[in-house]
Amino acid sequence: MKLEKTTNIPSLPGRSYDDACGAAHALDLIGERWALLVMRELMLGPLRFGALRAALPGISANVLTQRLEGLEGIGAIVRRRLPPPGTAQVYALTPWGYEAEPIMQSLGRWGARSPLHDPMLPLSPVSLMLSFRTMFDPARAEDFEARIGLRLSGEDYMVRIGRGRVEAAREAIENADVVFTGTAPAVAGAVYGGVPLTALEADGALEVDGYRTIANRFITLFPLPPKIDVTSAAAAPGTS
Amino acid sequence: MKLEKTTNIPSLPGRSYDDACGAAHALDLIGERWALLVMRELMLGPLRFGALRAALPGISANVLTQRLEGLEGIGAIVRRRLPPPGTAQVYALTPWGYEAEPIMQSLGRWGARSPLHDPMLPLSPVSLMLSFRTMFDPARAEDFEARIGLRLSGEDYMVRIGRGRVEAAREAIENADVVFTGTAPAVAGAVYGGVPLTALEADGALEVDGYRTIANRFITLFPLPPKIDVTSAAAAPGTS
DNA sequence: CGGCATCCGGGAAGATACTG
DNA sequence: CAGTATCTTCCCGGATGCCG
Repeated sequence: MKLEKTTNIPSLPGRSYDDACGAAHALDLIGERWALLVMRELMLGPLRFGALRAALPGISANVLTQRLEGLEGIGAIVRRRLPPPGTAQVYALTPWGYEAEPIMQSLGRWGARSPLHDPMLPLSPVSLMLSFRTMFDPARAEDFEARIGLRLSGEDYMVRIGRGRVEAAREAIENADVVFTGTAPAVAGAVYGGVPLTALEADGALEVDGYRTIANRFITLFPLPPKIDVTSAAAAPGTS
Repeated sequence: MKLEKTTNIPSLPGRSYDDACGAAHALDLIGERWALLVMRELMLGPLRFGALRAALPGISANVLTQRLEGLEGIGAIVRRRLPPPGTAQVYALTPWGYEAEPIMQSLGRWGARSPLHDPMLPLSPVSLMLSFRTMFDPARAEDFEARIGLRLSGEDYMVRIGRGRVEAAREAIENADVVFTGTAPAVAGAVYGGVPLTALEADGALEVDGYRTIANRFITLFPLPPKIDVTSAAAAPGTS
């Protein structure tokens, strides 16, 4: 036999689950390795090829190219040329692509409960900002308003807290009550690792400018879900 | 060769994203092909190896074995031996495993909006039942109570609607207002495909016993999200 | 029959080097 | 800087066979 149809769908994995379940179809579309992480990095706005590579250490150029082609093929991202003369090109999520954020949030909440989760691993600035949206606890932000600026690896981000809601964006820091300058893992150490700001400052890992009390309140607003109880998982008899 | 390959971390994918992001870690755990679909099939209770194979046409025995080992290794499922003499063995989700349902729901909602989604593909009974939980619209079930029995490929399931909530379980049909007898795709045709019950009955694809009006109301309670607009261009600005 | 090991072919992922 | 080309490695999927 020659080449019988490998893909009924253009530009996508030759193998499909062949399942009408919406989740199975979503996995057909974005279940390949790196696909969802590429989308994650675009969640705060368009990025260039090189910026994606830098944010995803471990992905190789050819795989990134393939994923971008695939995501473009399904309509999750679009390729745009920037106005000025330069050959600058950026990749941007489509509106439907942005709607994938709940997928990342449910994955993040579930994955954070794993005992194997290692928060000391590298973390991209975008991941940190998205984690604020995911882990924000409105109850802890009662009667609290703040504008937090973050300068992470040279890029500027803003987190706005108010009326029990949180907003996180990549944009110029303006009228911030506090500005953190450092790396995403350093901020994560304060917010999720319980590392005191003073310790991070002493290490030179983080610079905290502005209202100290606001900074200290801010880092308490994002409680991690409790780790799973390992004893409940091994409740079965027999199997060594 | 002897058997001394015991990886320190049991049966995890050799390659990791090396990313502190919770979503990335979740993908390390259950991002392999078939893993999430295996969990999906266990969402309504434990199943045997053969039942999983039957529900996931396309998976091969060795891959299913690998996935079950992997999911057991991370604590998402447990292997249980059944009481009677037989060598019967079942695979069951742990409490943490059950918590993965929001992942499937967000994937399902997103995937259902894809223009490439083909609802005519095969569908497992469990997928159908989970889709009821995912797509249920409380507003449409206002002042509606019903007990729907489904006999799908010989297995019995119940859907209970009441007080704006839905429950779906694999259990004996009892006191049902309506009983559907047929296959999951046939029921999906009525609920999601807009196929009239009379047409399905005429085809012999579905048998509907009980209160007709309740059956006809029931199949309107699960609206699919609208397909994406292909003409919609790109999204938000933002520079790098 | 259920569960698991082994072997093999095809193809995707990963690393490196190269080009416009 | 933005990809492309090439090569290697490994996973997926199918078939077969062993053992309870």
